[in-house]
Amino acid sequence: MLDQKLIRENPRFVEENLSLRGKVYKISHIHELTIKKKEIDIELSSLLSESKKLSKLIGQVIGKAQNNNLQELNDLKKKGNEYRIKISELEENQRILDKEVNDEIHNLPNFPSKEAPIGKDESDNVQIKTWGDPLRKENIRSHWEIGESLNIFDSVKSTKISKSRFITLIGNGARLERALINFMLDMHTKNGYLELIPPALVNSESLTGSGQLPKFSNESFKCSKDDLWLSPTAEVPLTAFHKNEIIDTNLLPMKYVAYSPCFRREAGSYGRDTKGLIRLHQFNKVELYWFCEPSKSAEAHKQITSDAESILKKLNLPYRLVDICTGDLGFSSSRTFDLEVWLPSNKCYREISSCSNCLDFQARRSSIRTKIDKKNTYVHTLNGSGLAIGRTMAAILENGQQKDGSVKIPDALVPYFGSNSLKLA
RNA sequence: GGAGAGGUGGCUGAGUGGUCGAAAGCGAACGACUCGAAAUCGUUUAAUAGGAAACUAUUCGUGGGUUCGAAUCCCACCCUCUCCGCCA
Repeated sequence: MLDQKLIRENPRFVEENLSLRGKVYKISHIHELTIKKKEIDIELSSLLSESKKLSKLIGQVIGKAQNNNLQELNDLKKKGNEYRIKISELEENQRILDKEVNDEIHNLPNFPSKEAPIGKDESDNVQIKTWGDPLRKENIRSHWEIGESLNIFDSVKSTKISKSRFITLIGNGARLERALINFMLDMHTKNGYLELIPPALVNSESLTGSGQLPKFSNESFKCSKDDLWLSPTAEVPLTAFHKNEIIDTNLLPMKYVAYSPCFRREAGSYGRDTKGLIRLHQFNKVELYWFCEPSKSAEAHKQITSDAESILKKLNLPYRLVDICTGDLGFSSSRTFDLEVWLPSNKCYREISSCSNCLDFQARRSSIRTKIDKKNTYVHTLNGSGLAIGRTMAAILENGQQKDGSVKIPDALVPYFGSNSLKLA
């Protein structure tokens, strides 16, 4: 969420910054609303002040109560009643305005960072570096072909259980998934992250706090009888973990790593990545998350990205690092580095981690602050996948495929998986 | 799901319509005493928003309502605890 005061006092600055996203943003309406709101706030505050004084006076008059000055009392009460009517009218106005301002402000995305490459869409993203040698040769098999031949997952049976875009992991597939989760959690906790397993169901307030609501309600599954949604990413519960808190500055930065299942409706992606592990309604993810002081978030962003990267390196998976352009940035992010893993069957790099610096955008929505120079200041939040498990498995299957149909397990994973090779059981 | 009890400042806990942002205690800070410390004594000590400040408003789980006035009365909801039921 953007700063309401900034919108009120410097609307042009806000428009200019938002427009870096490659779209025109008109905020004149919300700008007017914030000004009206401020006026009402001031008027209401002074009215309340007067009416409070009057109430005290009435209390005093009653307290004396010697010679039944009923007339005086009635006059005072009448005056009080007038105040009450005026106040309740103003409060009603304030409520309506508040809601309007809130609705509009929650629909505005974050400002892109000045450092982010300017661009319109995906095609303008900038590759920063590549790591490892992408596997390119003939007769490459896709990970779903490998998976089916090794009988480690089954999507057809999963449609019986649920519908398309769900997967059931079987035998060594399930074991590999578990190995990956444990491996990643161990790596990150060794690096100073505190491990959390958060609830998978989150309420609307939490989704609003991290930016998924109100704008993207179509992208999450909702429980019809409760104000609860299946969390699309651990970023949601992690942000909400410190919702409405003022965090002791000495505790910053706070670094969390959370394993969680993630649920996404994938509305509008019909026909894309219909096979395999790339785009599922349910997938597992290990998520990294930082709360830090504002002055340190740029540095933290580099760190969280390199922490995610370290997993790819350990697994010896070729990848590249991409600087997301202003037009392709996520709603809450001001700057994002994507890590994309090489998928030989696609002959391209596919996103496996997205590391974002949201600055104070989520912190303001969720009211997460810290005291800096005795002033309450919104913290900065950063998130990054470290990594998406399903896509990691796909990358291991494809990059590790052998002529005999087996798959080589990366050395770092062998202690977790219990074997250096994945064969037909 | 049923029955009951409860939710008040950093913590414990009093407060059932008026000068209550809230007694008391603990804790914390500062001072006195002391070579120093403990003990003791004294003073101070809620937060948030707006404001340069003075100050103003808000906050006793949340949201409504009654009233000139609500921590206190009414309604709805949320949460916690105990017992029963159900359940991994």
